[in-house]
Amino acid sequence: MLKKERQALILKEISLHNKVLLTDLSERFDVSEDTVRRDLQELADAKQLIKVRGGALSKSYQTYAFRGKNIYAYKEKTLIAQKALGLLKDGMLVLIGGGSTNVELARILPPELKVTFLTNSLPTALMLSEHQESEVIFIGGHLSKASKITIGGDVIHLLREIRPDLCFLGVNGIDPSEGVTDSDWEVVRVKKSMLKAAGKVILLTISEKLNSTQKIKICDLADADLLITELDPTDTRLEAYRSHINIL
Amino acid sequence: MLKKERQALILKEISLHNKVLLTDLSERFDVSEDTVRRDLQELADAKQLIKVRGGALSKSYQTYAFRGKNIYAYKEKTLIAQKALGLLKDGMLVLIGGGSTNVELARILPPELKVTFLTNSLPTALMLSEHQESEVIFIGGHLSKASKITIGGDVIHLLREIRPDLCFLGVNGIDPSEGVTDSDWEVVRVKKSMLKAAGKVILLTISEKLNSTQKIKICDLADADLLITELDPTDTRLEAYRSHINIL
DNA sequence: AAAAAAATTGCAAGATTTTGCAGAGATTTG
DNA sequence: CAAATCTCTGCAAAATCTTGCAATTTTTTT
Repeated sequence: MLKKERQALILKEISLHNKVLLTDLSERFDVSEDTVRRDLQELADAKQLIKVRGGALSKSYQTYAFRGKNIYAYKEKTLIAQKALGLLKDGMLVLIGGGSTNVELARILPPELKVTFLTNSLPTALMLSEHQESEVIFIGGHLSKASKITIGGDVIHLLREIRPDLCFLGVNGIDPSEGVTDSDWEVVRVKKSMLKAAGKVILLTISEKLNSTQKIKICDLADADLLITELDPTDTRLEAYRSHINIL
Repeated sequence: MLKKERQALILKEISLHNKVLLTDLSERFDVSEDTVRRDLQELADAKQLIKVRGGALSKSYQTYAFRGKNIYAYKEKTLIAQKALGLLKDGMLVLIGGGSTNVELARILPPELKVTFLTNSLPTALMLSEHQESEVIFIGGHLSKASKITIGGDVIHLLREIRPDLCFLGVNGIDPSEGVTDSDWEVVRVKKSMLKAAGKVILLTISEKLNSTQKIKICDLADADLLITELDPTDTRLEAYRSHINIL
């Protein structure tokens, strides 16, 4: 049995059952546990799974195991959310997407703010629902399990019929020349629709994601109106972006 | 069972119920209580939960402390969910509403089940999204902050256009003569529509809610097809219901 | 096609981690 | 305060990991 073949099967097994055991795999492939261990180590190095004692887990477990680190970036996200707050005025219709930064924004909303929010993200909606004064409308559709947002034709169709004042978009990849990018085709389609619908598009991202590129393009920087990071707008890391987009 | 896997599941459980018990976990994972204790200790050291005598609490527990009662009844709800599971078959279109019993049902779904779920409940949808094989469609609309479900014309309109095989409805008040009742006008409207849409309606409730009545009527017992509680179907407390509806 | 280089694999010895258990100690409950 | 429940500690067995190494296979170079 070839190494690549084994590793492909391991990934398949992981995607199916969310976990694999060293002993199982060793027996199944009829190789030593050391070999499997090395396979898992390689896949873990390639960020394809999480290696743990005795086997490996799907990356989907990371959500829970990784919480500690998320709390690390949490300060930055709060800062971003603080800046974004200033753009909100009573009576607005605001489109807000998924991602932890948007959830953070939803969390720190002033309680007396009277805004109508439109969202397709379950976590964002749940957080928004804590705010008495604001109205929340959820955009229904097919649920994407990884990102916890709705996607598909229904979402896009609805987005064609509204004209929100603002759109808060969390970004996954952003680069001065490549623009805003993401890795999932369906998610990109929805984000494009959100962009198109909104009067003003605000990109939210932590500096860690600057100069990173994903597989699929959403838009150029110039297609959005404002970029918010946790950095000071004059920070040198934002230099290359300044000519394409306003920065807060 | 892998250690990390256990710990991830513990965190998941905590995020859902805000609490875990040592004895429960020990039994569920089939490991000694000492092991679970050590797991909880580690997670507590990592600031991921709050260790207390006999178990652990969510870090956000303080804010939700008043929900203690709901959390308490969670064993009964698991039992109900177990019974409901038997009704699900591959390929079905299933309408599932909000409430902690439905969330519990979503949680214990067998991973290989291939069902298309329709829901208007954020917590239910979030839980369903953990299941690889099942498809989830969220019914968009106005978000009711108290119940975390969507309500209003859009929801009702969509419900008119579908014919699900089953509908799982959590109930708030149920009484042999008064039928099924609820306290919120908009929620009642949506539940009525769900009833009307579905081929077969299954009512889920813990026995605590038997013989209680809320302000607004949803339907008579005879309008639903099956009642599931945590009690044995022959229990005397269900006596008065037996002539109106099938009981599981 | 032969030689050299690189990658893969299994093995063994020793280190480390995990786990259940027993007994002593602490806390809660009625 | 006495019983019940939970916690803590140390310990030993089992499982898992690490490292170095040698045998084998595959790939590259000459």
